[in-house]
Amino acid sequence: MKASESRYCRCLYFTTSSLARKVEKLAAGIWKQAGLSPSHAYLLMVVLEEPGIQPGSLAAELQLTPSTITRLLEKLEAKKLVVRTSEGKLTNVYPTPKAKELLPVLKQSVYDFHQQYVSILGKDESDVFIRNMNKMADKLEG
Amino acid sequence: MKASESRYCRCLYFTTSSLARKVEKLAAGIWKQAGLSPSHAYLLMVVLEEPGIQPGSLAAELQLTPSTITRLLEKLEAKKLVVRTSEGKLTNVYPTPKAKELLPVLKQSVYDFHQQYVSILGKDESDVFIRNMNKMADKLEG
DNA sequence: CCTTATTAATTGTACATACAACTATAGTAA
DNA sequence: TTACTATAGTTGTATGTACAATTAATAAGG
Repeated sequence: MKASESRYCRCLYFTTSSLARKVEKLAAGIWKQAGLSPSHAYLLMVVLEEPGIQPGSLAAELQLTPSTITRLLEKLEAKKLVVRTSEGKLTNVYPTPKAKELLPVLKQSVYDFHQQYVSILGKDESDVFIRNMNKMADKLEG
Repeated sequence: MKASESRYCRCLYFTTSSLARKVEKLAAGIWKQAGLSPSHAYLLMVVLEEPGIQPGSLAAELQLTPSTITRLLEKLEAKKLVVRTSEGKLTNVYPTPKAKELLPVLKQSVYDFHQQYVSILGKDESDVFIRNMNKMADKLEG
C-alpha cells in the first residue's frame, strides 16, 4: 500500500512521520558506505567544519536535544572519530585525524544522497518542497 | 535557532526528520489526554474501525514494519485495549470494550490535533503541504 | 503424499531520540 | 563573602522503530 492510500494520509502526523522514515531509510543506505548512520554523519560533519564546537551549539544546529547529542557523541568517541575536552562547565568537541580522513567519503555521501533524491523527486520540486518544509517547521516553533 | 537557519536546512534528510520531530511533539501533547502516544492511538483507531484486522494489514495501513506493529500491539494489549486471537498462521486483533469507551476521546483528539495545526499552519497551506508530502512519499517508494 | 517454498507473525537485539533528574560550574545579589 | 539562581552537560530510564533470525502454518511441485 502506498502512503497516499492509507486512511490517514490526510493527517499531518501520519504523513510527516511516514515520509521521514522513508527518507531516513534512503539516507541510511547512502551513509552505510561511510559506516555511519545519517545523524552521526551530520553531527560529525558539523564538528569537522567547526572544531571545538560545544554540545549546546550542536544541539541547536541539528535541532536535537542536548541529551541526544551526548549520546551521539559517545558513539562517535567510541569509534575514535571525535574527542571531548572539558574546561569548566563547557565541553569542546574536536574531530580526530581519523575523522579528517573520512571527510572525502562524507562529502561524497552528501553529494550522492542529494543526487539520489533529486533524481527521484525532481530538482525544482525537491527544492520547493524542502523550502516549504522549513517554512512549516519554523511556524511550528513560533 | 530555527530549523531554517541550520546549515543543513537545504538537505532533505535534516528537514524531514526535524519536521517530523516537531509534529510528533505536537501530536504527543494532544494525545496525552487519551493516555496514548500518537502511534498507539492511530493503531487503536484502525482496530476500532476494522475489528479483527490482521497485523499485516495494520503494517500496510500505518506504513510500519510488522515487527513494530507487534511491539505496539503488545503495549495496547497490556493496557487491555486490544486482544489478539490467532487461528492458523493468522492473527486477528479486536478492540476491547475499554477501547470502545475511549473512542470519543480519540475522535476528539484527532479533531483537536487537526484544529491545532490548521491554526498554526493555515487551512489551505497545510492541505496543500500534506498533499505534497504524500506525493513525495509515493515517489520515494516507486 | 512428501518435500520444498512462501507467507504471517513474533522474538532478540540494537539504535536514535527524548524527558526528568542530577552534577558541576559560572554569574548575580545581598 | 555567601547564598541563590541560571547554565552546560551528562545519566538513568523509557519509547518507538527496524533488521535479521526464527517459528509456525499454508501452498505448490514432483
